[in-house]
Amino acid sequence: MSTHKHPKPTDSELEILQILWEHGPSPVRFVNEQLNQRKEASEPKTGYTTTLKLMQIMTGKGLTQRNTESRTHIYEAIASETETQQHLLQQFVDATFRGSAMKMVMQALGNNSTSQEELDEIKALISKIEGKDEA
Amino acid sequence: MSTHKHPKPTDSELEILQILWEHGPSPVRFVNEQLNQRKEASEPKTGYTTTLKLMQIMTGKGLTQRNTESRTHIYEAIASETETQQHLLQQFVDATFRGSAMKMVMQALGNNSTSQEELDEIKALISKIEGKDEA
DNA sequence: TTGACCTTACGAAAACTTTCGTATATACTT
DNA sequence: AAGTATATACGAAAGTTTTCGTAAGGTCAA
Repeated sequence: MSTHKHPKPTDSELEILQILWEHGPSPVRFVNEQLNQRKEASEPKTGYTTTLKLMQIMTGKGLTQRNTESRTHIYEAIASETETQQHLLQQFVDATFRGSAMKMVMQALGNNSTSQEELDEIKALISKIEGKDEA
Repeated sequence: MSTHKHPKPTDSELEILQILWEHGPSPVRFVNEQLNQRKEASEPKTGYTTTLKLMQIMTGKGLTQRNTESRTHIYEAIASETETQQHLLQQFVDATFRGSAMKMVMQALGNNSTSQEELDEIKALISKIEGKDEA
């Protein structure tokens, strides 16, 4: 048993976490339905017990916790979405952009179509950051 | 043989690609040394044949190609670093930020300490993007 | 009560990734 | 020529993740 504070979720685990973050504490059945709903018609559906097993494993790892009072267990994510994003972002930047968050941001902005509203948002954020040091 | 245009590299494969991108076409021995060099003293070194095997697999997947003219094969990445980053970034944003590159950028900027120079760079890039539509 | 339908638990197969031992061959040195 | 060092190839063990079959039991309605 590892005492890692931030066990890195696998891809499948992350998919489940997304659903828990979006919909709040949920039973296995619901998560499984959501999971299959977002799949292409071509790809195979995930079996119910597969999802169940995964969520049990996640609870063992400390990624989720569950309320077992009623027969139908209710699962919820332990770490917040933002917290987890922060952590995964760090790892991703290290692995893919050799640690340069800037390079990543530049690529994200430069490449795809970012709307004017979004650019304004970023400008506002930058102003806020720049303002911090002053006064 | 799959005909995937963008086979997603595994974590280990990505480490090897980093080295190939940074140093250009290289033999296995060199890649293996670089790999071990960037490890903590505590973690175990990767054996030579392990790296060799990995690079052979990568060639099979279409991630690398090799020149076998001399006895010592020279490997190189097929996709460029930028191209691969673009692709992985897309997948990462989908998996971790539910597709919102904006949310990711905001977190990357808002959280860690971004220097004034970097902020200036971003501002310049935004201006450039905004300028595109105008006359 | 019986049967249909649901739940969790869990072992283990299947699939994928990483590691390494060993065979075989080529080159270099003395 | 013989011995040492280094190369590729490759099977298979070891490790991890994902999938599912099946067992065991609870709930509910007719």
